[in-house]
Amino acid sequence: MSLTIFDIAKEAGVSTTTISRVLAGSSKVKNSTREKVLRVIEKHHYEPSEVARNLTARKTNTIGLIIDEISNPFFVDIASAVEEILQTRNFMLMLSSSQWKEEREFSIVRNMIRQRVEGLLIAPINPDSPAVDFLDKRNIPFVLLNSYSTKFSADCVTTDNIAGGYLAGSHLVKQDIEQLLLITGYTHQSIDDRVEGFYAAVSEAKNRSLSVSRYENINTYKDGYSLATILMVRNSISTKKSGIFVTNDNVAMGLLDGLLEQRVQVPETVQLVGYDNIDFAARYKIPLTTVSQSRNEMGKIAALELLAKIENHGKEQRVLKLPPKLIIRQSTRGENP
Amino acid sequence: MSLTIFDIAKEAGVSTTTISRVLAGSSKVKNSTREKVLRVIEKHHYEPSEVARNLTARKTNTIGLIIDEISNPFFVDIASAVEEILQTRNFMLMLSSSQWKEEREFSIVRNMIRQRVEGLLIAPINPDSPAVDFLDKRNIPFVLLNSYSTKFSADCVTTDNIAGGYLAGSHLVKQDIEQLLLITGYTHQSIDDRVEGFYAAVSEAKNRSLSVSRYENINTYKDGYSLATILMVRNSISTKKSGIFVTNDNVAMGLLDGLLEQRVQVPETVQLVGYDNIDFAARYKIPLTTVSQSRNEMGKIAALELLAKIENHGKEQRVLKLPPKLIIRQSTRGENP
DNA sequence: TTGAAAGCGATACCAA
DNA sequence: TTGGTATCGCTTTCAA
Repeated sequence: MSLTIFDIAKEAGVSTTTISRVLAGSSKVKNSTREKVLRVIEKHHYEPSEVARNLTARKTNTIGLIIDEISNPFFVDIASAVEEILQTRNFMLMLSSSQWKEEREFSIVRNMIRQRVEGLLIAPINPDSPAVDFLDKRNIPFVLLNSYSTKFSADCVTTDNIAGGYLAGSHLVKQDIEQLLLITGYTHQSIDDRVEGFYAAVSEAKNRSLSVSRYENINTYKDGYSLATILMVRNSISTKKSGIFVTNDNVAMGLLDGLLEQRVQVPETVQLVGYDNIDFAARYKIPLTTVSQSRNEMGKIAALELLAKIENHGKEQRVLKLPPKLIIRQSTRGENP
Repeated sequence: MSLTIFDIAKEAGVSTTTISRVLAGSSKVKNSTREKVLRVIEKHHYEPSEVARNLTARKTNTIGLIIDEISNPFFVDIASAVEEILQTRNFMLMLSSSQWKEEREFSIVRNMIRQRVEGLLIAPINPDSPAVDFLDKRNIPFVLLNSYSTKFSADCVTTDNIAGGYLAGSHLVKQDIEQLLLITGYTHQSIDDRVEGFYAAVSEAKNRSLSVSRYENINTYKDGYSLATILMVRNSISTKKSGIFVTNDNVAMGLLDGLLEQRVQVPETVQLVGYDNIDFAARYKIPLTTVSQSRNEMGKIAALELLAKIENHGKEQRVLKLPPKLIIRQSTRGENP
């Protein structure tokens, strides 16, 4: 295996303490000694073991990031921002994905605790999942991403999804439409909040009474695509002016493609609002009106928050809900404010 | 801090050895003892330190993944596949990005070696970068992603980019065109290979002599977009039938949008081939003909390869260049074979 | 300016 | 079936 500090000490004819001092850049080493030691170190490309160091120091300079799936575009921006911050602070990043399975999420958390990560950034499947409960029980600093807990006093950084749903809803009710449709996917706190905000906007539009039909469990691009024909039959959307809120851009694009395929006029007959403002939303066939979250900022803030908690143990709880923004494009007819 | 095996031993009234045995699931522990120990462990939510374990075991069950940038879509599929494999083998993933800076890449490699990762998956900025040289000097198992070394005997998993460029080139020369354009971005081995393959296809088309104009350093969607007007002036692409190979889908989409903006007919006048087959290529305004790489498979194979090297030290070198595939869509006029 | 020895939190070997 | 002790590779006193 690789050399140890002991080997280097022997070859340099000094004690391990001296090697350690040189490694630490201590000034209390005679110059000639230091140079002799450095020569030996370089000769063998010796790199000290952080494993051993971590054991002595009782810290690892590592944090864990747990997300649902790596291919979730949401994750990419978060992770990117997080990693950028960590590099400036000399922290390492341990990454794992829960694949939407609570047992897996839980086991990852336990694993990371065993690895003695100094803190955890987690986008939980559910803010009351056993994993979060476990973290809460232990004294590990952690920050929730894209969720907030009503049960634990957990720090979190997320978007104000109620406000986001409200933005989508109030934009649509202002349009010239006869009915509203709400399309949702996987159950998740963030989605529930969007729905809540959406309904709040609808019920505030007192001047008119609009029906809302909801379709649940529409999760993928393909699901969205297939939904188009169903909506034509069940909601006559090819003739009845409709406003549709899809709680996820990817699905919204599927629905949009389905609608275009069926020659439904967008935005003349159907107006569509998505959620996320993913990269391609702006350049899609019909650019998509959507609600934008600043994911990069979320990642940055969460990472900084976590590092602050790690350093400064007594930090109070912070719940941060960043304001979303409505981006009006050609899939609806409103003007950008 | 958290409890140690010693604390548990004391409270359970046994030795640390016994705790260790219970932890390891050893059968050589009396049932009543085991239960007593487990009770104490659960009571305190004790989790053994992998840091200490790693020190004794001289292995960390961790591998490192180094990529250029996390927001590179290429990375997402790779990382996703890698992580999936690692979970089945109980390995942890340490992730870091080089941001296209060789010094940063080098320092990440050193850091990961200090962390004693058992192996490294690296998409090097350059296969002859100091980082790869360093890895080669040491006895760390590593696998190159999206690159291959001509200098070291390094394992690698990549696409056969020469073949990919050739596919694009030979598809274009078969079309009814009067000139060829080649658009490239950042310098990278994989790009050079695509260019080489492209030119090989052109020179093989002996029956006709087609000029090739090359534009370099076109890196982003925006660069591609702006290039459209330049090509109109310098290469009369609005009237002269042209075949364009862009070595990257994202840039190709920029160029496509620029062309459409200028009312250039695609594919009637200009035919466009991209590279990567990113998700949106199939659903773009004009679906993009492109060369597809199986990134998911690359990640899987590379991870398995690395794990094999870790376990079975004497493994011989393997250079794997996966075959790319031409996906013909509406941005060119050819038929799908 | 240097070194000896204890300790970090586990495991492994050898005895009992 | 259990426990004592050395050990992993480093840092940190404390003395010299």
